[in-house]
Amino acid sequence: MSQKLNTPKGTRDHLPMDVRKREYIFNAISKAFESYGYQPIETPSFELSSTLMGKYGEEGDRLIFRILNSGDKLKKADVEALNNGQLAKFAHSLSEKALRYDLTVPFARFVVQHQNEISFPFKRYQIQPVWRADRPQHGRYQEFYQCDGDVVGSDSLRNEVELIRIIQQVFRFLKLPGFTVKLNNRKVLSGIAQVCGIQDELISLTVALDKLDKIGKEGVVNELVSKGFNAEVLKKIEPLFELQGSFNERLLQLRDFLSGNEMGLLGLEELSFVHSKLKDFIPGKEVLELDVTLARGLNYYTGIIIEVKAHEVEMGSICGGGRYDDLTALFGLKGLSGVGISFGADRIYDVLNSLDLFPSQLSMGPDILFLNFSDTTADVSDGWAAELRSHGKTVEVYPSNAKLQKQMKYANDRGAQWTAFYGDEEAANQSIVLKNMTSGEQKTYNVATWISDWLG
RNA sequence: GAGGUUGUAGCUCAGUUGGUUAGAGCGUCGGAUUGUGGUUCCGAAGGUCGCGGGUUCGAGACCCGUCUUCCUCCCCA
Repeated sequence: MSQKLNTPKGTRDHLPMDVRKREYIFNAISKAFESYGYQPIETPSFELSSTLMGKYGEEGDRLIFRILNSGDKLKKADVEALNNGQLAKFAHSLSEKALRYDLTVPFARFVVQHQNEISFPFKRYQIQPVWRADRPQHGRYQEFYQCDGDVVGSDSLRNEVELIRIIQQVFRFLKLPGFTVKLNNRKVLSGIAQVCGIQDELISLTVALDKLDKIGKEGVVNELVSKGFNAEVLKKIEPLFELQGSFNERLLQLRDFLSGNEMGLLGLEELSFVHSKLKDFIPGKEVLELDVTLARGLNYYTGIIIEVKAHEVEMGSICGGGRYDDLTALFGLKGLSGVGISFGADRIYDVLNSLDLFPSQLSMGPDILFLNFSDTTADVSDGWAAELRSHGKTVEVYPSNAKLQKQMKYANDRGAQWTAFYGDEEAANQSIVLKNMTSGEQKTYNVATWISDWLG
């Protein structure tokens, strides 16, 4: 090796076992979506910059990977803007395309573009990688898979309920020891801001509140003070830190807090409805929690917002989503409400790995490996292999007449369940030897009947 | 975007205040064993010390830059 090799920052290779594990997760998610009638779609890895920019807030825009123009298009670079220090304008002139940052915005574009080819309410799911120019950290990558499901064209809260049931189904299937679905509502957050008379600082407030479980009440207060919130406002929001008890008890406390505020109370009604439809959560294991500090950064959410955390492991949220009323309006189609969730496959992978929840069968190699003793016997093995494959078995024939020791080691490393010995000796007396690689036991069969005997 | 941290064999890591030819374990390959793996024994191969520059008689070690790793912010899946 003449050079130190590495994948780019924040990306990873996936060995066969990793891919199997990830497929296991994808399968759980797509099965759940399919069972509720969601249909799969795909969109391109990259979009026009104009489609993505400005949809995720300033912070999000900064994290979008841009694709450099090539060839003659590069000549259109706005050097004047560069000289004037207008870096954003200069960057824009260099790049007309960008890697997708999530699957929701491209989906909104998709819906508007194909509105005459799909029928509403449209339910789709999509499993594809997304890219963010973020600094890598625990559970954060620059390339990762999102598994999204959205419903557009229906403002019924039954969609929210359905999506939470899908979350439940996925994590039950994956045998998570427990998870908490946190719910909040942007309308409630807006109501809180209105009650406090700080509508314009809504985002500062929610960003600070969002950190409550991390930096505590004191930390939040400090941050709010440094953001310029006065003592009167701080006093007003005080009760929000003290919310306690069950979902319904918290609802009651918030009703007090928001009394008289139409927007906020509507938000609470919505949360109450969703909660009332989800009665089969297993206590302690599957928790539905009302959390006013849940904000979620994406600023296109307008209604209920959802975030899921796994129990018994330190990891950021493994699924998130919410309702967005105007996303397609950004692309010229008004009056189409949508709601969606996004599973973070790579984080779920990390969770399952650290809790050792992947089924052991995933690591199994071929059911049977035919050892290779000569071209003529390998040809016969090929025939048997084809027959076994038609019975649904995974079969390999070792490609060359290597030393037996080497072939056995390969079988062992691959996790082969059985090895088959068919060489000149066996050919001479019309037999074949099957060896169980776990127990080490060997058994001799008659070539005429061995397949049905062994399958039997 | 801010601050810190890391990089030596395929992998995990030693490497003394700067001083000859950079080491170990695991893995790989070969042999003990010419038709039997996962245990054992013997042997071998494998390194531009992340990359570029600098200081020095001399740099894996010190300095600067850069890329990368992991972490704390910011933000998020």
